[in-house]
Amino acid sequence: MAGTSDPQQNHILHALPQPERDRLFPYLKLVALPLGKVLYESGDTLRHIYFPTDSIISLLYVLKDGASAEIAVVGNDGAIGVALFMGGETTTNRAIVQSAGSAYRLTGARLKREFERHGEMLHILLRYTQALITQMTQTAVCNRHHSVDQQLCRWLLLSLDRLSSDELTMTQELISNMLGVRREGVTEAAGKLQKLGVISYHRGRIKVLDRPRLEELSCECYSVVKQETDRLLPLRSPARPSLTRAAQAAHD
Amino acid sequence: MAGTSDPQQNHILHALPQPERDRLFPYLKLVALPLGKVLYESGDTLRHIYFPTDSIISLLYVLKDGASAEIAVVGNDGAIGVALFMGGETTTNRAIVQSAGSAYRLTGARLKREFERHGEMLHILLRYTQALITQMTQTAVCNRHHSVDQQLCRWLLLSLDRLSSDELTMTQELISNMLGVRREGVTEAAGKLQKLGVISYHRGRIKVLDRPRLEELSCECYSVVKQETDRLLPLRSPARPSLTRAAQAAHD
DNA sequence: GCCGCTGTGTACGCTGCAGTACATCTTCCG
DNA sequence: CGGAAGATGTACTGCAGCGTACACAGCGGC
Repeated sequence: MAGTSDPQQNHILHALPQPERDRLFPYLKLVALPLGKVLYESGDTLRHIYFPTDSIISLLYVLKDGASAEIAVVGNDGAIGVALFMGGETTTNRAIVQSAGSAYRLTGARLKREFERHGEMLHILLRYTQALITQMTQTAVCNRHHSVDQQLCRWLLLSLDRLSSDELTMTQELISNMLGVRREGVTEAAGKLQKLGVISYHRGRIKVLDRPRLEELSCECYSVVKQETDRLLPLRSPARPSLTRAAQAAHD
Repeated sequence: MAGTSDPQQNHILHALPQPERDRLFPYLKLVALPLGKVLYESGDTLRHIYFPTDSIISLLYVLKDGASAEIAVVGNDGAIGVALFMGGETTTNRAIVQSAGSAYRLTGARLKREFERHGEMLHILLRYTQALITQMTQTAVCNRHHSVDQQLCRWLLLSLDRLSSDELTMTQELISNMLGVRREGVTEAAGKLQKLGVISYHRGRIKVLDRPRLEELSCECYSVVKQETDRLLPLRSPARPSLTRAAQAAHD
């Protein structure tokens, strides 16, 4: 389940220049993240920053009465534990493994030491944090204005982008926790998608059959976040020399 | 309307140590912010960072169909334009003046120069950004799970905390834009509060009569954000030696 | 004093989702 | 092979909030 183990599968680690890599990579530790594992709880003092490779982590906010809502999804595009370098040490949310896999982690102390060098790591992490903020704000608006149907589509796309496969393992019960709706609501929404031939699922295995259609049925929130993330963190190597790259050059 | 003009009314500027103040204060420019002024639009390249003194700014997300929702409120406790130092230069939201007043501003270039010195300014702004993130995530959850009644209470408290008075100028129409609900919904919720004797209002002037009661009627979201903000950015000088001060001592 | 604008009150039907309660169907395990 | 646990389907009630429509009340201008 721990999958292959190249730190560079993670976009942030991948974007680091050589000196940073030489400094940091020896301290990276590969950890397996089983489904449902809680990386930290609301209020916990963070010990590590995690860089997922093939796992997906949900940032979940849990209210006092037990109701919950996902505020962001993080995969190999990002990092878990930004509060470490923001200076807060703790956050008000829970990080829980939504799709099993692995991640590289770094101790908080090591990260802060690197951060204080004010190298590329700092800039990349800050840009990533802005992308994360974008995702959070979009979630806020989406929660206010869009239907469960649309949100399910958005959620499936977010997960899909962070997996190499077109199939994900996730019960409707868990999805309902993420979206902060009833399980029955997810059943209905998923049933509609199944009828439309967009997805097929069976006892916790969801297969996406028609991704373009899924994007049509989703609210604008998905594409807004994706575009902004691509702008803030353009992939270096096998990437097309797109507009975002030109924009990046203009800034440096 | 521009009010008094001491940069230190703003908590972030106030928290700066002497060297930073000496460097930056000469470049601060006081600007008057009339009600409804848009500091920046979604996608605009940010030119300045604003430090409100007695004004209140809303970060508003506007969907393609015109629907909107507030994602954060900023007053003298914070700054507008964090994307400048996060590295993105633009954001996907709108900053609009919710309560007239004034703010000090700094050019983006000047801010970035200061930021690159890696002094106290960097750390304070990062901590503030985390507080902002907390507010945004709480908004996301609140939008999902709480009633308009509760949200109105939360919103009034957020505004109240950023004003010196117990009276605010704000039509129900505008409040409805912020909360992302119908104007009629606000009328009803406000009517209930009026009947309970918690507030009184008349044509855009809202006076809070019973603040403790307002806090009771609000959802937990208000106090969670307040506590976290106090933790991340404890006030230094004329503050009462409260719990937050003790918490500060524990961290330093 | 009349008019128009802005802000507020109220009412009515509709819809989406919460809450609740069961009824399958599959998989696992003894 | 039978039973329990887990996952999904369905059905019904109730309500919060939406969309819409309209009435009315303060307030300023001419």
